[in-house]
Amino acid sequence: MVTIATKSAGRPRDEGADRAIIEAAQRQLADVGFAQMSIESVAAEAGVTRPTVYRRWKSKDDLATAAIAALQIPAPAPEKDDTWSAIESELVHFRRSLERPNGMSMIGMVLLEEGRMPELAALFRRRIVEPRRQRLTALFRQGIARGEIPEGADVATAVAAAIGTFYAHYIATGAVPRNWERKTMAMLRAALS
Amino acid sequence: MVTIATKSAGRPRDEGADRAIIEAAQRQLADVGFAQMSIESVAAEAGVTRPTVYRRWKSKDDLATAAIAALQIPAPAPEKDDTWSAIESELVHFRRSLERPNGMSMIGMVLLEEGRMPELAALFRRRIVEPRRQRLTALFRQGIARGEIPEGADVATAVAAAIGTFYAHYIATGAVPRNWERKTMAMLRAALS
DNA sequence: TGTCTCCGTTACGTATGCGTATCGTAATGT
DNA sequence: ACATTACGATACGCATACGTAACGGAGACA
Repeated sequence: MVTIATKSAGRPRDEGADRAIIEAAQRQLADVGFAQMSIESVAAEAGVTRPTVYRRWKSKDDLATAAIAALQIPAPAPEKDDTWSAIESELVHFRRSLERPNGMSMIGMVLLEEGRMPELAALFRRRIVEPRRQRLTALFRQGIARGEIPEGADVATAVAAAIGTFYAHYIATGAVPRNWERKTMAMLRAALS
Repeated sequence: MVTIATKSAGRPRDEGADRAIIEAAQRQLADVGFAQMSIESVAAEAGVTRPTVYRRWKSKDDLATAAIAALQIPAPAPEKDDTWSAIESELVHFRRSLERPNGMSMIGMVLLEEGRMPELAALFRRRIVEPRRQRLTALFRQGIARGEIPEGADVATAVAAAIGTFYAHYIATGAVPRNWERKTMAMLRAALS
């Protein structure tokens, strides 16, 4: 849904409301998922009434899609010289973004609602998951180019293992060990000797 | 919820209905999640009416809990002499159980509904996730005991990596590479040399 | 001032779903 | 046969939520 800024006369849209609504929708998607998210509660959380939401997005699906599309990739890891420490800081960043309350809920929502709203899942993957994968893949390749990682290394599997250990720990126990980054890094180094 | 079989007189419970209801509930939990699951649709799918469901379980929460509790761990991997091939067949089994339609949806449901129904998530972990982790952990330890894996190996991280690569691939792309087991095994062997 | 559009308030109609109740009928044990 | 219990069919009250409509007031521009 594209909100076209009509330059016609009349009272202008409250742009603060736009952001407030989107942010409330993002929170609720992560907290309770798409099914449990209600326009009413989103509007209330944004300090707005229901019709105001419908003036901007024409349905609940539309709002959810806009909320996912507006998800910001908060901060790409700053580049460092050492490939391995760059990978580690990427993992730290990954952990921070997922360890917030309900950080994993959004992923659960995507997995669950995938059958019902495939576009929503695809959008989430494109916006959130893929960029990180790309960054990690680039780092491993850089390591190969610099000779820090052997030539024939399986980069895709290494990337999957790097973030997969987090998923596995969380799914199994609901938490991730404090020294997760270190242990995962150690395993990767051993595998890519 | 424990359905105590009263031996009193009267028409006996249709035990086929019990199973049909539970199975329908399991399917719906995986298909659409707890929030979207309705007693009405479960009853319909089980060829039963709503009151019949409520005669057995006193609420929707109760039914969902029973459905999760009744999830069968289908077949533990048959023991083999070679530790590594035992691990591999465990991975194959893991893949098969999750690659069915909506196989990952149940995990999404748990992640999403964790905040709302912690007992349900805990039950799922205890019944489904933990047993596999235990089996894999035991296999790695067996490998250490037999000298096939070095003494100080980080078993917990290895287990997390073994199944974590599956999660990572699926979350990122909605699918898992055909040769996932081989590549993951190769990485594990390299890491635990 | 006039005209436009947004906003909040309130209300409406519709749909869905939970949990309960009633009633006639079917299936058991005594 | 009789009491007892489960079953299907149907309905009810209640709550939630979607999406729309009508109204008066507020903010902008000409």
